[in-house]
Amino acid sequence: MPVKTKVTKSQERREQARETVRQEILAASRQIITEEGFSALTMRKLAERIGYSPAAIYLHFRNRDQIAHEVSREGYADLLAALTAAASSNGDPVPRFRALCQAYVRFGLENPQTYSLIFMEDPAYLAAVLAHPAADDPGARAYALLVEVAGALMAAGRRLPKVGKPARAATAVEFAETIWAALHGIVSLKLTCPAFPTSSAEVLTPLMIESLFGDLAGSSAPAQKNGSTRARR
Amino acid sequence: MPVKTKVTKSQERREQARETVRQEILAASRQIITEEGFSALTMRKLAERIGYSPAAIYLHFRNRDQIAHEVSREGYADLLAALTAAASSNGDPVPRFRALCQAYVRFGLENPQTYSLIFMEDPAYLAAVLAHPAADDPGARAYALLVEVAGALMAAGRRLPKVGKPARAATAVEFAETIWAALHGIVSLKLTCPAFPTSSAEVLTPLMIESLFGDLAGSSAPAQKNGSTRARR
DNA sequence: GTCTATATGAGGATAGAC
DNA sequence: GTCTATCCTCATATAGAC
Repeated sequence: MPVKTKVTKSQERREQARETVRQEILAASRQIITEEGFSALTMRKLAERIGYSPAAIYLHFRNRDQIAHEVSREGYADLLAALTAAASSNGDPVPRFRALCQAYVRFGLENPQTYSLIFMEDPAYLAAVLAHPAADDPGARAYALLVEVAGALMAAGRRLPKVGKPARAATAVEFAETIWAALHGIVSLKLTCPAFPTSSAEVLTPLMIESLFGDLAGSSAPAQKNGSTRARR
Repeated sequence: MPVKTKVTKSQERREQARETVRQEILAASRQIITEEGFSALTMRKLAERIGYSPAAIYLHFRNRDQIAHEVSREGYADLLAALTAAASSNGDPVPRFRALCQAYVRFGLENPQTYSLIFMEDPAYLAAVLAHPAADDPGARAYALLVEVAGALMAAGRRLPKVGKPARAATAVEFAETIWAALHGIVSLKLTCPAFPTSSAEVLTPLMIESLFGDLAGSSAPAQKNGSTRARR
């Protein structure tokens, strides 16, 4: 069946070409977003950047949101890489936890447009990525990493305040989400209004980490980065 | 000079009418924003709501941003009222501090569009309000209240981790900004993606408060709301 | 002086020509 | 598969009616 073979080969070629264009679009989108932010990602600008007409983009993506969604996924992958590098650097849970927190804040401040896109723009990205936790999804994996490190810290004997109406011990997930919210607060405030929290992130972050889990240093690790010694009792 | 008197009176009338229209515009804007969010505030919709043409609005406000700015100011005033009510309810710094934190989170969750406008949209609002701290500005006063309560807590003997390269004690401002960032993290995550932090704000908030200042309950106050007793050491 | 009507130019998205 | 032409909505500006 020579005809069929021929058709298949041409289909392959076409598929490859399609994929190339798709990647071009995504690369240009990522560039625009990191340079000028999500709001600067317009179909016209994107089209001009890749040398096509605006309408051509719709042959590869349903709409602007779908592009943003795919770029978000790459953003989560970058975040995961940064967190993984930090969290795997040490076996002891306390410095590992500190490093993870520092890495999170650093990532947000060094990649403001990416961070903003994945955590501060459309809720849909965050929801879609984390609602159905696919094992290979970078967002889900980053979240799992945070919970894992929190769990390790608890397993190493850290205590948390009890929560709930009938008081009960906080879970690793609650622990992880609390610290996540705290770090997100620092990053998002700084990104939204660099001038305002008058204290720098370099001060706020260690203060937040050490305050949140006040007896971290009380057991094993010495003061790590900026010589923050525990002053509590 | 009867003519002059006449002119002055008519000017007064005009001024009054102008102010009325201005207030109508602001009221409609606030309504649109609280109902549908800041992005839904378009000049066309606003004009239709108040029964004027879009262009008429520009006779009263420079642009859309100026309207948002004024609505923001009212939002800060509402926040200040909520915080003041909570913070003045008790003399003891610990429950006063807890009440302030709870009130902050509650305000954010109950007024999502307002909170989003004043803290998550254009940095300009936050910056303008807090950069030149005018004594009568509601935003500046809310911030001052937070710092004051934090200071009262410290004065009552609370200790914080030391910060900085040469370790030094954290200031009341740093204390206040840390807790602010933490609370903002909870609220902004919940508002951006209600589904995601799987733990409810009712769990995260007390957990955050008690974790951040772990020896709060260790001195004076008994477990206040949800019976959260200190489990630390 | 105050408003309406209209223009400009940005944006997302689509239909139909080639 | 790509482009041109087009539609809709938006903020904002101006011209001129009243």
